Amino acid sequence: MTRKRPETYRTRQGEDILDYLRSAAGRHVTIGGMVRYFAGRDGNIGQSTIYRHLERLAAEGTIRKYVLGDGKSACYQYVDSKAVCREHFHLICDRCGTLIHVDCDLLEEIQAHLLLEHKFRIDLLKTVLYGTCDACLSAGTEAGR
Amino acid sequence: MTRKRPETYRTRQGEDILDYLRSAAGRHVTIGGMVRYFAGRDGNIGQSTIYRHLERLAAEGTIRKYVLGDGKSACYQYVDSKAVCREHFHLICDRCGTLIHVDCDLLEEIQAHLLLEHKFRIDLLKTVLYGTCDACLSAGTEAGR
DNA sequence: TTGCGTGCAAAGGTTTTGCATGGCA
DNA sequence: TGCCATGCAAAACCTTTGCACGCAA
Repeated sequence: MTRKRPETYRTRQGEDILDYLRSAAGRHVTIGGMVRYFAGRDGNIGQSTIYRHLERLAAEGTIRKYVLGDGKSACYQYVDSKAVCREHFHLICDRCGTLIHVDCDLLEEIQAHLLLEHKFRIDLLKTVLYGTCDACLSAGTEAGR
Repeated sequence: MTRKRPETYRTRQGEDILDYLRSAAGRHVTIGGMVRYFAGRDGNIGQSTIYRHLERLAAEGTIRKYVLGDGKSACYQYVDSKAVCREHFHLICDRCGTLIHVDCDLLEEIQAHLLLEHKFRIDLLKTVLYGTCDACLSAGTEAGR
């Protein structure tokens, strides 16, 4: 009421991090990768700064946080069109880690079905389906571990 | 195939761990909780033993490992019927943590569809769908997100 | 007796936190 | 100038690993 107080400051580090995430849109990035990326270079960014930014951005919905099956590597991905990504499933190949967006009518059916028949409202932002992607299916026919 | 050589030994620790998991069936337990549970008491069990057992049991399919949304807590839950659990989806309510087994024809369709149309072979042992369960939906508010 | 299982502790890895300084508004 | 943001390092966690001894079969 008194005076406008900025809740967040715009900083070079924040911009750099967002730039990096945007440039990697479509791919997923790990926090460790970003720490390494920003470590040695000119505009060095400390890891705590990166952690703090990613946490904030994920909370805002600007980026999406994925936890891979093993629970070890948290991945983030820039979400350009939040609305769209709310409406489809995400697949992750547990061999190569590729993130696949699947937009498909059948999958919408699932949501409806789960809600109606099983009284469960699925959260597509959190849900990731694990399995093996096309490339890895062809490539590692016998590589199953 | 002679069944002479035992691949695993039956030990007190292994039994205790399995007992604990069975007694907690229906709820999810964290590995940290188990370490603490077995730490001080009589039949003390070292944490590496617990880790090793849970890893094995999860690989066998006797228990299921899943990671909650925040990616911090790996949870395990005893699974009674392995055969069945390979063939259906699992839902986890991100509010109360309840694990729900869903066996449904529509879901089989999905597997087939993903494989045929999207060339993705889903792994039902690893996949968990996140969302909100009936009870929490009724209980109600939109506290999530 | 054989060799897997166990326990302890150390090692590895990831994420969080404390605190003094830097920099945006 | 007021305060949030930053960086560094330490702390806090979580999980894995090495190794010698115990114990099931």
